[in-house]
Amino acid sequence: MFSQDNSRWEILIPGATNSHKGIRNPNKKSKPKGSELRRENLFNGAPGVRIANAPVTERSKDLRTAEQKAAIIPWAQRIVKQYPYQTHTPETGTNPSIYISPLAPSIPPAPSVGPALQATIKPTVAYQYSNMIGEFLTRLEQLSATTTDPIALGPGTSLSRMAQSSSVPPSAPSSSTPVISASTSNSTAPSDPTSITVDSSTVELSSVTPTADVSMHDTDGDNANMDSPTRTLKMAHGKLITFRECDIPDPPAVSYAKSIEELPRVWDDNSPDWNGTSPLSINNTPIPLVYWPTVYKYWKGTQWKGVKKTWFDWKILVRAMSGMSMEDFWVHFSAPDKFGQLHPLKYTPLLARLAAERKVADEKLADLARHELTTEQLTYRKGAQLHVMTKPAMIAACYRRLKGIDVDDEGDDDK
DNA sequence: TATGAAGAAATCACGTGGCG
DNA sequence: CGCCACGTGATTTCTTCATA
Repeated sequence: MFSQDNSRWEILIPGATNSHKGIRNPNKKSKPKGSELRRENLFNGAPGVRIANAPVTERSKDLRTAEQKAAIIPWAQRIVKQYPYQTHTPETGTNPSIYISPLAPSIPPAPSVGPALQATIKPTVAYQYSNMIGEFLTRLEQLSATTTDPIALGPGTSLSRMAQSSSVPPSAPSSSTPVISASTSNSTAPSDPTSITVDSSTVELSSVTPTADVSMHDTDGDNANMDSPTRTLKMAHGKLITFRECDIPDPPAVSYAKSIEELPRVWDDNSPDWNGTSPLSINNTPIPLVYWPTVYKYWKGTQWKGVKKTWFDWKILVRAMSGMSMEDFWVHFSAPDKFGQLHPLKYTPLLARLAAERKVADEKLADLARHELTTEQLTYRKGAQLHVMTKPAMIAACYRRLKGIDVDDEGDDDK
C-alpha cells in the first residue's frame, strides 16, 4: 500500500492520527457535534457552555494488558516473515468487482458470487489470516468436543453455550427464534452436551426475516473432523443444508453501500426477488443473508459480533424496500442538492433517514401504547425488579406484540 | 418457583480515515 | 474541508442459567 512512499507508514504510529486518544489539545477548535448542539438547545447554553460540575469524562483508553502489548511485536515479525511484502499488481479478473489479494496464495476461493451481484468483496489482511486462526479455533473446539467437561471450555465458547442450552427444557418459553433445546435421543452419547435439537414449534417464518429451522447433532466418525457436530439449516421449500463449523467460511467482507438494490435479491430465498446467489456459500450452496445469524451466531466464535451491525442495516434496508418498487423507493429516499436537484440518498444518509423515520413512528406508537396500555403491561423484569420501559422503540415493539400488529418487524430479531 | 447474576441483542451516538 | 462508509462503545431491554 505504501511501497511508493515510505513516509506514509508514519501515519500508522499509534496515537498519531487517533485524535480521540491521548491528551486533548485545548487549542483545537472543531465544529460542534450534533450532541453538543442538542445539549445547548436543551440547556439554553451559549456555544461551548458545559454543564456545571459535570464529571470529567475519561477519554478512550488502551485497555490492553502489558502482556497483550508485548505480544504484538513478535506476532508482527512472524507475520512479516511468513508473508513478506510484495508489490501489488492488479489482476484483471473476469469479475471486475472482485479483487483478490495476490498476497494470499493459499487462501480459499472467494465466496461464490453471482454475475448479477455487484457488491464489492473486500478481502482484508484479517481475512487472510483469520483462516489460520479459524482452523486453530476449529481444532480447539474439536478437541473440546471430546471432553465430557463443558466447563473446561469456559463460558464464552460456543460449545459451552450448547452445553448450557442443553439444560433448557423443550417447553421453555421462547422468542420467535429457534430454541435450541436438549436432546437425549442419541443413544450412543446420552449425556453429550453437543447434541441439540430444535423445538420446531417455536419457529416462525416471516416475510422479511424468516427464521431458520435449524438442528444440530453429533455425527459418528473416526477422525476429529467427522466428530465435529453438524447443523442442518432448513431453507425455503424445505431445502435442508447440513454442515459442520469447518464448512463455514469467514463472514464475507461484503458491502452493499454501492448496490443497495441487490439486497432483496440475496436476502431471502422465500422472496420472489431471490436470485439464487449470495456472497456466502456453504458446501457450494448460496446462503441467503437472512440466515446468516443462524449460521454465525452459535458457531465461529465472535465473528457474528463483527457482522451483526452491518446485517442489521441490511435488514432495515430490505424492510424499507419491501412492498415498494425501486422507483418509488428512490423517489421517497431522495434529497435535493444545493441547486434543488433531487438525488438518491447515499448509504449512510439513507440509513440515518430510515432510523429517523423509525424513531418518529415508534414515538407515535409509544404514545398510543401509553394511552391504551397499563404501566404493568409496559414493564420488564430484570432480576427481582420490574422496570418500566422507556425507549419508544421498545414500547412500540411491546405494543405491536400485544396487538399482533406487524409481528414481522419485532419477532424476528433473534432475541 | 422466585430470584439474582450474567450475558446477548437492539439501537444510538460518535470517531476514524478515505476521497473528491 | 465536508461528505461518506464503516467500525466501535455505551445504554437499554430481554433472555437464560444457577441457586435457594
